[in-house]
Amino acid sequence: MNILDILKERGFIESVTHEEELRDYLNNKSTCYIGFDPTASSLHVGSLVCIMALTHMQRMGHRPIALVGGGTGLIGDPSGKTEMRKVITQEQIDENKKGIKKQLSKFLNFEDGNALLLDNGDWLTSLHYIPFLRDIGRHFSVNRMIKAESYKMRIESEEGLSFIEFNYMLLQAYDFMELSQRYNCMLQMGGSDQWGNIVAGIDLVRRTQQKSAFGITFPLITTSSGIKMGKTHKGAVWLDPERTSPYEYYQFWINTDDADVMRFLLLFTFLPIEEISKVDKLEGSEINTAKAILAFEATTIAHGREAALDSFEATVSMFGRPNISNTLMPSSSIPRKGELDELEPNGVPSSECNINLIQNGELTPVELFTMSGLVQSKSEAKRLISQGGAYINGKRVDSFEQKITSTNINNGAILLRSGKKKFHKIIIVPS
RNA sequence: GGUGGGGUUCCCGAGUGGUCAAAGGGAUCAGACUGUAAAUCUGACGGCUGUAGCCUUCGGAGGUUCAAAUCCUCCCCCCACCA
Repeated sequence: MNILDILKERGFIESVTHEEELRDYLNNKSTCYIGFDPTASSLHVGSLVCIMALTHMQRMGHRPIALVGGGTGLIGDPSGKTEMRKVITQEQIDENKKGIKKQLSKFLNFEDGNALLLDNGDWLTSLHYIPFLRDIGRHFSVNRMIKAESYKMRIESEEGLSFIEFNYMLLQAYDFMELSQRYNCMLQMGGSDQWGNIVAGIDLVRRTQQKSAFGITFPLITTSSGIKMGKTHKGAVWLDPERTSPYEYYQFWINTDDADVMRFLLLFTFLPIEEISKVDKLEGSEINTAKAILAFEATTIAHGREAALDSFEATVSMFGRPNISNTLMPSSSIPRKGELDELEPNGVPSSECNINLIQNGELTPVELFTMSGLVQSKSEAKRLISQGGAYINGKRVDSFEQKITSTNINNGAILLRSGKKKFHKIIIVPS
């Protein structure tokens, strides 16, 4: 089966250039690349479509290249953005590159050259201006560039477009040219905002080398409510377990809108399409079992099976066990009926508290909730309590005054809950 | 370089001397209804607190005034037009 069909069926494709030629190219073992911005030390769920696409490529025997933009990161891509990006330093980029490499290794196997991780800083930072203008710049028409959709927003905006950003397209096109020469990489993929940059690269490769190059763009994934994928109240959902714990990551997926479940299963798991299509038949609350599978699979892919099981157990202990039928997506290894009955809920967010504070009976619920980090300030804690959203061991807190005492300790811990779905365990430690 | 318009609480955006912790909307949080869903309705939404108050915030630094986001001076940044 051609990888192009797989990506199509799973909903990865927004648009493709030269489809028939590209299909031929992909009939043989081939090379493709996607660029990643080193603007943060971690990738987030917003980049997951790109990562999954590269992973699919590798699973089908192709060679994916993840290109970290160590050079272009110094410029900042204006495509589709309403504001100019803050300039970041070389040190920050180096730091961020490390984190990105680490995370991509979870998804791609970089051994034996089966996938490559490159940095365009290797060739961009040593470019010389005059030769670059003469050899590369000559191929670009400003008339055409200013009409590009990706620049449009900025050209029409009040802030405008700086010259440095206007150059971004040339640099990304140059990357493609370099990769086509060095690695015979003739396919660039990316988010739909990358269309302009990708097409520019294709043109440059064709002009300078008289070779065919191709492009694929992915749709911008939004939730049914129209929000860009991967954003929550707390900001981005990161792939770095230090920033977004596996439990939070699992929770993010389990909170998927009903309307998005099938689409996300196709995009963000490797479960077979035929199995996923059965989700359509689920009704009402049954769909929550599909969400559990989505969360379990996505967490396994990003953080490994151990972490996924921990998150599963923690979730079951807080929210109850989903009744997942054996026939629903049998390829998933999520624990089903009769499996994993003994729970060890290690994944619940927790912190420690010295027993002295409790025994002296000095802590109020307000202080306890503030300590836990469930609320940002004492005012917020009070607000939460007076609105009836604070719970200790499952019981609603209805007074500011009541002190926390050792009677509140259950199995060496106090379980706090804010609202319906945010839990935090305070583990009592001896002095 | 000149002229004009701007920089307001997470975001958009009103406010042009006291009634301003600052309209309205969005986002967010909580409650009700539910299925850890969506939609809807209700409430909250700078911080501290003895809940009577106190403190910090309207690009930055000074000043006028009993009183400033609002007036004055200088500075920084953005935009438009002109050169």
